[in-house]
Amino acid sequence: MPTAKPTDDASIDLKGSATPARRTRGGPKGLRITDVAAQAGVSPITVSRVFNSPESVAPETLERVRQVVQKLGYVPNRLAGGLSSARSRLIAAIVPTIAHSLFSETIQVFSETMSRAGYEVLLALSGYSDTNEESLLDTVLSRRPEGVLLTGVAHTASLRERLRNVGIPVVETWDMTESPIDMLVGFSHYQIGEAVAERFLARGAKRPALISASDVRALARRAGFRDRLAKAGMTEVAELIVAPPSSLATGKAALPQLLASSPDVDAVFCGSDLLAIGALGAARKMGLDVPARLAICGFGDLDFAAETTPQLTTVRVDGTRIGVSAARALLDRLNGAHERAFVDVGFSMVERESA
Amino acid sequence: MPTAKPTDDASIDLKGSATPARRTRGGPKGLRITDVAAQAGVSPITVSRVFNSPESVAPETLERVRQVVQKLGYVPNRLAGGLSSARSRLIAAIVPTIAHSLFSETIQVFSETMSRAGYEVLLALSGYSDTNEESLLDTVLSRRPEGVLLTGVAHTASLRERLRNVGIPVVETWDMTESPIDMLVGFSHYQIGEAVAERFLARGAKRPALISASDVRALARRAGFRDRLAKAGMTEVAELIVAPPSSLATGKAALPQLLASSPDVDAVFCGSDLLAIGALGAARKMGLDVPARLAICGFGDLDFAAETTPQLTTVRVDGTRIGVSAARALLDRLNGAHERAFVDVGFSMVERESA
DNA sequence: CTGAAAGCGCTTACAG
DNA sequence: CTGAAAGCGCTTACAG
Repeated sequence: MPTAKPTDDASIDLKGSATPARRTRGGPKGLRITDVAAQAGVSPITVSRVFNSPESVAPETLERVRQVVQKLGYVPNRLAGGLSSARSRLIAAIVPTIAHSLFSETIQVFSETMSRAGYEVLLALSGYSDTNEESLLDTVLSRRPEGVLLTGVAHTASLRERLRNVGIPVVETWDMTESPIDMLVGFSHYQIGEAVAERFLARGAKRPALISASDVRALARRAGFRDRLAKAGMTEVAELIVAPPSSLATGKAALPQLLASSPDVDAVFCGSDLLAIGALGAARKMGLDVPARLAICGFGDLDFAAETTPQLTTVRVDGTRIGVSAARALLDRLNGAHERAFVDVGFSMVERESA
Repeated sequence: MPTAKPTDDASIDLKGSATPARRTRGGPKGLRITDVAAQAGVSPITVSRVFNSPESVAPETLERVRQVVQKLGYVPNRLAGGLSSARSRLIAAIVPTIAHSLFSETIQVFSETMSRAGYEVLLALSGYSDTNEESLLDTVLSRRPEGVLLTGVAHTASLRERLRNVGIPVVETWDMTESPIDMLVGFSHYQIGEAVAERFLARGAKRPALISASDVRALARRAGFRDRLAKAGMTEVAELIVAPPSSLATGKAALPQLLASSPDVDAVFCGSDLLAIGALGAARKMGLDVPARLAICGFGDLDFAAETTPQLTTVRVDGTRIGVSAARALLDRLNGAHERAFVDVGFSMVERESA
């Protein structure tokens, strides 16, 4: 609980501001470009140029203005700059969650890349609901971002249309579709489901099953998984669908439940590595040999999994590459390119068991 | 690699904008508050009130304006609103990294809490360098955030001073100090180091050692660890300092190296769970019984660790609580409270071995 | 290489 | 409950 702490509350603010603040509202807060201009003996326009196109300013002027900026500690107001120039230098990233998630890698490198290019990232967490995403969009658009990163390709028609009308570059990520809103950097969850089913079949699994979260992308993996199994004549696939976000505990609870109703299951595709690790823990407790008696496949290839749970098979996707490619795609367009990136980063199966 | 994709590039933008756009620059982009006002037959001020103080607008007027807003798809421009009101509704969060990191939890809940209160989070990733953090501050302050979340308490004097002068609430997190810039929600890394040392001593360790990243907070844990051991007469503590961010691979490589020069080490305090898990993997390969022959203690209590590596001891810190408390502290102040939160969320040792 | 004027799209007091 | 006027702090063409 917060504890009161006595400290002086005075905040000095415009040491050096010669011109008296004569605004009707707000206190004497912050330096303005005119303060710098006055001190440096130039016009505000020149100060603006020092920040936005230094190459167009005479070296001595540049130096002099910079000195003043430094001395005064002036930081330009980008709310004003953005309004005036119609360039916010802001990129919005809408992601379900960054906690315990592969998305955090994507956002990390996306943000790094963007910031190197002079943009900042407004982070918007949508959770796993569509409606939430759409109301978030308003909030986000109110900042007039110059580009938007979206997670997934399942968006309401209205969101898609509005985003198109705004006319800024958009990248959808972490999924695949033939008709993206604008650009896309992702991979096919359906194909992953198929690949896992195939692997299970190749191992001779007789009763493959599924434990999955109910989010759109997990359900796409499920569809691929089931369709591929159906092709092999397995139309009845035991499954347990859990609410996102998936966790260790969920996986741990799910496996016994699944096996209770379908005792002969010999391979389980888990919607995420966390679910898979949870399931593995449960399997151990039940004395089931993994993968001999029960094969378990995860999704995500969390980096610790290789070290700690070599019994698991998993699907690796490159969240880092998605972040970098998405950033590049956006930046290219912001720099005037006309191509629309459409990138399938693919995936790979990671099998560590020597069994 | 991006692939060109043909799509029509036309972006319709102001369906419904009756007034002709007569600005000197920029295209006919976006709806303005005046467009809504005109359609609704009210003044722009009233439209503004519909968004910012709906309770002060007559119910019928409110309804009518909202209809128009809905119909036109109007989204207020917060760059303009922020400039005019001097309220950006933006909170900056400066964090070293969100990938593979406990900070991602903190940011997740921080962002959720803030957004529920009507604020958005500008994410700034500083990496692990001080200079970087200071130049980031300029970038961040240029957006005129109403509050700032900082990671750690080790900031340059100039950053501290500037932040104080800005006069907005600041929370430092994930560390402890007697003299925060403003508010603080964290815990003592030094105390954690002491606690781990104590645990090792209680277990009868004769040769405790350390594998740690070289970031400030890890070094504080190291100091506590060494000081406590020194009190027990152990002044020579084998250690290996690695560059952040720490990873599994680093831990895996570090342990053999440490043992090569100090073969009789029987307990290792690793700077993070990832390092610890890496070290555990190496120990297994070397045929060392953990924890009987070699105790390993991590830091962070990554949620999967309990399941996958019960041999490890670790220190649990509550990143979620930090995020929530930091958000509350900021919000309280933004709502006019005068107290400055000073919260020690503490930590706990998690020992799973039954040995 | 530098500047005066106008404007970006809102909101703030102040009236009524 | 509603509005006319002024201003927030920048940048954009346009000149020179």
